[in-house]
Amino acid sequence: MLSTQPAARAARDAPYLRVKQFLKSGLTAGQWPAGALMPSEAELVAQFGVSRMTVGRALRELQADGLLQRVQGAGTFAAPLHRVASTLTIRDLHDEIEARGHRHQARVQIQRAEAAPAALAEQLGLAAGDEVFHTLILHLENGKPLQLEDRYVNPACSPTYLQADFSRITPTQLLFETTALWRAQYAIEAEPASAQEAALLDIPPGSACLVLTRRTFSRAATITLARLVHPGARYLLQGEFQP
Amino acid sequence: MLSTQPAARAARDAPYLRVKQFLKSGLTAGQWPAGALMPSEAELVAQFGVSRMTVGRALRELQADGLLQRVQGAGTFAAPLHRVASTLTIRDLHDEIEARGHRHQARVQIQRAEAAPAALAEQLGLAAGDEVFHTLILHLENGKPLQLEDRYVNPACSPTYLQADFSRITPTQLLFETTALWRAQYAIEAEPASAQEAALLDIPPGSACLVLTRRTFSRAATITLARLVHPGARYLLQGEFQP
DNA sequence: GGATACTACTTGTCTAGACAACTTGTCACA
DNA sequence: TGTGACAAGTTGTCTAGACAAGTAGTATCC
Repeated sequence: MLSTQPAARAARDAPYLRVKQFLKSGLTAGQWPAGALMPSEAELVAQFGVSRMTVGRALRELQADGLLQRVQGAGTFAAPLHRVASTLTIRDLHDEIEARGHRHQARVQIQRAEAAPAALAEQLGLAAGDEVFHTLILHLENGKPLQLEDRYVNPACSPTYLQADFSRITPTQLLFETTALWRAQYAIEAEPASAQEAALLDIPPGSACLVLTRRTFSRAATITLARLVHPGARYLLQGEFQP
Repeated sequence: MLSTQPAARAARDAPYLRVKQFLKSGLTAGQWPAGALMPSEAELVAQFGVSRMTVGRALRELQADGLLQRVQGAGTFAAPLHRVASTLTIRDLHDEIEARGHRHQARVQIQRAEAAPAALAEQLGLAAGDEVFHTLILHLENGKPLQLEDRYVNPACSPTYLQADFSRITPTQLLFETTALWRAQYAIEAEPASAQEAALLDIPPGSACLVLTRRTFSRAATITLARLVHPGARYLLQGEFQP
């Protein structure tokens, strides 16, 4: 119908972006409170003079972002906000330290195969007494202990794990590269430092530590079990959330 | 009653879902290692016998999920996996406790207006000595202290904050309902419990606590500043990540 | 050798129309 | 009063084709 002229236009953005922006700013401004009925696709088509596919894309993406809820046959609604969950990004420690422009060092304390006790074997999906790979690595930022990484790895998932030089590559990176896409579970808690942890991290025994426990799965098996202990006074998980 | 039989569903799924599933399972199986060139849209169109819009939607959604990287003019590539950041969901405490089927109680310790000291005033974007709203609320799960919520609120953003009954509604819920979409920053750390915190949470002074600090902004101003203290032994932030 | 033009291929986006599936309100009928 | 049929409106998805914009390799000219 109309020729899309490349001449100077107030909004040169793609039409679907303009629709998206219109809805987003209205939501931000409180024009549609949580649960309110949003304009229908047909109304937006008429208002913006674009096709339904274009409006649909804008709405679908806002739905994926958690800003809208859509019900077939009923309409599109402003999402109740607590549905927009805050998310915290957990990055690889090496990347994190480098990103701060600091020096990362890793001191390998343990790197060997062990016989798995019953509880550990069960978590890794092995039989008690089976061989597991165990590493205990102290990570330092500019010479100061920042994380104690206690990790058990399922040998079936990464047979060459013990041959790696963990002063040069982190186990996380190694496993990322040698294993396919996976699923992870993790938990964050505060715990007092044990005597061994305190000694390695150079903090008083019993002082508060931030402990991140992570279990990682491939499609079939548990790949690895990691316990990451950080001095509470030195470590901080931070994140930002923006709708 | 509609029949959603889980078996033999692939054939009936929407075409764009079948394309998506095909690519996703190939990535999971390691068929395309990180950085590998994926099939082009034209190849997928030929392979699945669908239109380019359909293939495009599948690819675009996988890109949004962080599984693919696309470069106009060059092609589609399998994303390096560490780009897929783990995310941790932080939910409203009340919802979390209810979801566990437990009883949530809130005991209001402080609920008043105060004159802001300089440091606090600066963080809230006020002048020193300006009035701020302050609440200190102890949250219990089945009668056990689970969280101590120390919160300062900018009166300009929620003038009626002090009139609320916080034994019935959490400040988070109230602010969600009365304020427009916002941005939040937060940090998680481990700290020893202060004497006051220990007394209220019924734990020994100095024991490890999980502390979540959250700052919330509207478009222009800082709305609220919250410090959430949890007994380390009783509280756990959990999450799951799946590509 | 080095710069330039061209070509083939790729992704990015849009249109106009179509049918399916679902929700909700209305109206007639028993 | 209750029930069922129906219609209008909504979202969910797809097609076939079109043009724009970017990348990369090749051929050509100086």
